[in-house]
Amino acid sequence: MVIHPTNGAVRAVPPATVARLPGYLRALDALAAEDVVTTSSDELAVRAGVSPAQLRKDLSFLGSYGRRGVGYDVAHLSEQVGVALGLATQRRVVIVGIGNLGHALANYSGFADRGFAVVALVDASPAVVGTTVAGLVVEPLDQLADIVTSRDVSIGVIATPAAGAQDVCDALVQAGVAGILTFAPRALRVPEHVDLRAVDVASELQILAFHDARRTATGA
Amino acid sequence: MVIHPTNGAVRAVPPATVARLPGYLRALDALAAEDVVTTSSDELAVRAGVSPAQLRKDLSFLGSYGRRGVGYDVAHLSEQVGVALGLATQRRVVIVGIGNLGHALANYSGFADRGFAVVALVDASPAVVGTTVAGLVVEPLDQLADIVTSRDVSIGVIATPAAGAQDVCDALVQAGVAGILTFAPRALRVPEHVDLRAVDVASELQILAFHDARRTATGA
DNA sequence: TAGATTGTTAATCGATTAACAATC
DNA sequence: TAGATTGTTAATCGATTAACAATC
Repeated sequence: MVIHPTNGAVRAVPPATVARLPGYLRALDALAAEDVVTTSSDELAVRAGVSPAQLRKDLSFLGSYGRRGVGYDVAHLSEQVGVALGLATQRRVVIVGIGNLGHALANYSGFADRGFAVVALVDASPAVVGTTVAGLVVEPLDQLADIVTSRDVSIGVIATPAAGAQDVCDALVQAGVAGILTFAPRALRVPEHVDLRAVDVASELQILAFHDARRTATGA
Repeated sequence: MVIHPTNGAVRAVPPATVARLPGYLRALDALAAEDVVTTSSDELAVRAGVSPAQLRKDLSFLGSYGRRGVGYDVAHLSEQVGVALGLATQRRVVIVGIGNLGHALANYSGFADRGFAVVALVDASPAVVGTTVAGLVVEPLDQLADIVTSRDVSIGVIATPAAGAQDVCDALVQAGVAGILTFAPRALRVPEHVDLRAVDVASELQILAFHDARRTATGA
């Protein structure tokens, strides 16, 4: 049996499992929106696009939230997955780089729905600073440290061109954010205590191209 | 020794390796831009943010493109990785859903630099159809099949809200694309012969939140 | 030759899958 | 009780790491 510390958290959830939890949460919320009260690992797995065995294994790292022979209570499981993901507390986010992508991110309504508040927009260009985007006034880059501290920002999003990304990253780390999500097409360096995730759209397309090349090469 | 089929391709490159190849290509291109002619697995690994052992192991799946005691020729290795990724042929891309994100993607210059041509923009809304974005006139959703066939589109990008995503996905599959990149926050279902990659920005933030929660819970 | 660095092997590690006992 | 479904165990599979022989 797994030992649960008194705060209800469970130790050592594998990274691969953590990466799938948001998908489970989405599927659970979709079920709740359809007024489904109880679900099974089979149903939920189909919705989330994984195997039932993997779903049960993943959930077992969080605790025992199902009932054998019955299934899972949608509302309860959703809450527990949310707790595991640390969504009980709303995280405050700063977006750095208000170009096309930064604009799109600032206007994305999906953040608020899923536990995040964009509390500041920052850009290096004087032409952009002072403009209003998604109800927020864009602030200059040299205010970044102040913003992070005074508004208790824990996550920074980098939507700058590749050239400035590492500097912005360093500034965010210096300012004390816990995690960084970057869209800049460049490998970034962070100290071990800061969590970094990188999304590179062109890289995603290149991975698709690899499989396309396989297909055409083999005549499939 | 690995057997190389006559077309120069190598069989069975592991998925985890494929996913890292674009990063290697980026790092190589950055070196080339700095007029570096020869590199080592140590240098390249640092640039790409992986270990030298992993880099060499990954490259070994593609073939033997280095020289022992010397290192790798930057231009040659870059070319070979590009070939492995199928970038010799330019892929044509259609973007479906021209909201904030679709707009940003349409205007992203990084695609052309990295082997992709956005040849069509499609949207379901009559208010958007007919407008010009990034030099392309937005076309109606019911033209999708025609567009894919007549313009030889092999990759579809879904930037619609979650609600319409599966229908768009089905239409893309029906039209015959080889790969799909989706930004919609919903699990999509594709047949086995179609390659699907999903980017969900809010999920990325939730994964960061998980680690942040660990940190604060343990008082780190 | 001596030094450097690759490509590959073997060992370790982590993730997935399948099967089933526990239990509702 | 009989049927259903979880939570867990054990087996399989794949990915990473470390070490080093090959070789430039």
